[in-house]
Amino acid sequence: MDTTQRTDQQRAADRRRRELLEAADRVVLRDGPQASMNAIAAEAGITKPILYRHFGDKGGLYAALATRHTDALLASLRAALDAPAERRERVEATLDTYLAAIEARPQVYRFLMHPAEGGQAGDQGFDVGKHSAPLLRRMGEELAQVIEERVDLGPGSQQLARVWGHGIVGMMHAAGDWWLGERPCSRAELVRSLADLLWGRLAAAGDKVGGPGF
Amino acid sequence: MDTTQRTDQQRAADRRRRELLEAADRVVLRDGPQASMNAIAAEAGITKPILYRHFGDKGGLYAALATRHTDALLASLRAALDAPAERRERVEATLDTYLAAIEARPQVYRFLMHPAEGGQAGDQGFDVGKHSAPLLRRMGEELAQVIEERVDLGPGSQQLARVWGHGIVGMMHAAGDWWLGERPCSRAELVRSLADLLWGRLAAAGDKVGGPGF
DNA sequence: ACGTGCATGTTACTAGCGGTAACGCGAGTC
DNA sequence: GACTCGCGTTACCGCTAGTAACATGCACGT
Repeated sequence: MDTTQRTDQQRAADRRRRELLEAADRVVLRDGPQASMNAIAAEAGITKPILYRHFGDKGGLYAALATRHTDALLASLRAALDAPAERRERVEATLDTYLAAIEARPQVYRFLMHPAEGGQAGDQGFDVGKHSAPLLRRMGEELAQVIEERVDLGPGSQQLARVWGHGIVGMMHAAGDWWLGERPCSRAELVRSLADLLWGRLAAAGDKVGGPGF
Repeated sequence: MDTTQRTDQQRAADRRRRELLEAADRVVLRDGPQASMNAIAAEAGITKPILYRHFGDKGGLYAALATRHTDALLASLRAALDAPAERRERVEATLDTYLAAIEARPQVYRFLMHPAEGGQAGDQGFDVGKHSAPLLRRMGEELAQVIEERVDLGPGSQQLARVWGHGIVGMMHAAGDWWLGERPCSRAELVRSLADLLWGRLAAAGDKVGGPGF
């Protein structure tokens, strides 16, 4: 077993892995995150143990699957965030990019946000805080980094940036989730409303007549 | 079967139902949301079919369980939201109430936010948008209502209030989730940072030297 | 006193899941 | 030819949600 052959084998394995991931992708897109390992194996034209040899367990497969989509989405978000424009324009572009992505492929979105379903074995450790979708955490951290790098927040800026990063991402996520379910307005309107919120319109607005105001 | 007896039976059934819910509560608090129906039945000192007679299926039991906690949390949030104080103080009080609740009982929190785990049968309908925790939706709607009632937002205020309601709740949720996992700062600091974000400090901050700024 | 409902409870089962052990098989190596 | 080794299979385990069928006790009408 010289080096070239080992490389060949590894390449073949990698290609196989990619094929399996694509098959899993199709099934997850069709059946949702509850897609069974049997179904995925059948779609790939093989049987379960092969999946387990490649990915360890269901979590491993789903993690590999999620990493793909997460990377792709994060890349486009970074692009929107780094575009040469004013701050507000960038915020709106980033919001719109995210919302367009979840609008275009809601099944992928649902999978990314709730990948940890099923699983009746183990999980007894059950650390609070680890259950949230990794995508949200990654987006929050990335946004925090961008804020910390570019916005002058004075002392304690790093911590503030992280709070804001996760907070803004959560705002975007929750509003997007709600919007996707009810479609109460156009995407552009949603983007504007959220940007207005971030721009302090809540603080600037006056009380309504008759009460002390929220 | 006259009316009084029917009432008696119903009362007995209701008491039983409450007992079962309390047993389920104990198990969920101990084992997390993956608690099996068998475990819950054992904790209640009975067997599975009784649970199914009372709650239909696992989702029914979990919904009943969630409604209890959700109602309790919503009540305290409403109290904070309706306190006689300035708007910013109220926002901070509400944020703090929520964060204190999830800090005090993280298991309950985790259950409320991710009640839809397990479950390998059915669920094929799989409507996007319904998967989010009902608690988040309810909080979003309630907050939207309060905003719409009390803040003067001009035309289109209803829609704007709903977007903001869900957005702010999502911000609070995501930041809280992250904070609970990493504990990077005190609760009071987190509350202040989030309130600052809502008060437009992002828009007001200047760019950092050397770049166009986020 | 005697059946008749009815609610409550049980045991025993199905179907499907994630995951694994044990084996078959073909290709390259000595 | 024997030997290893990676790919693939069948057949299984233990678990789950959910259900059918049977047993029991209590209040009723006659």
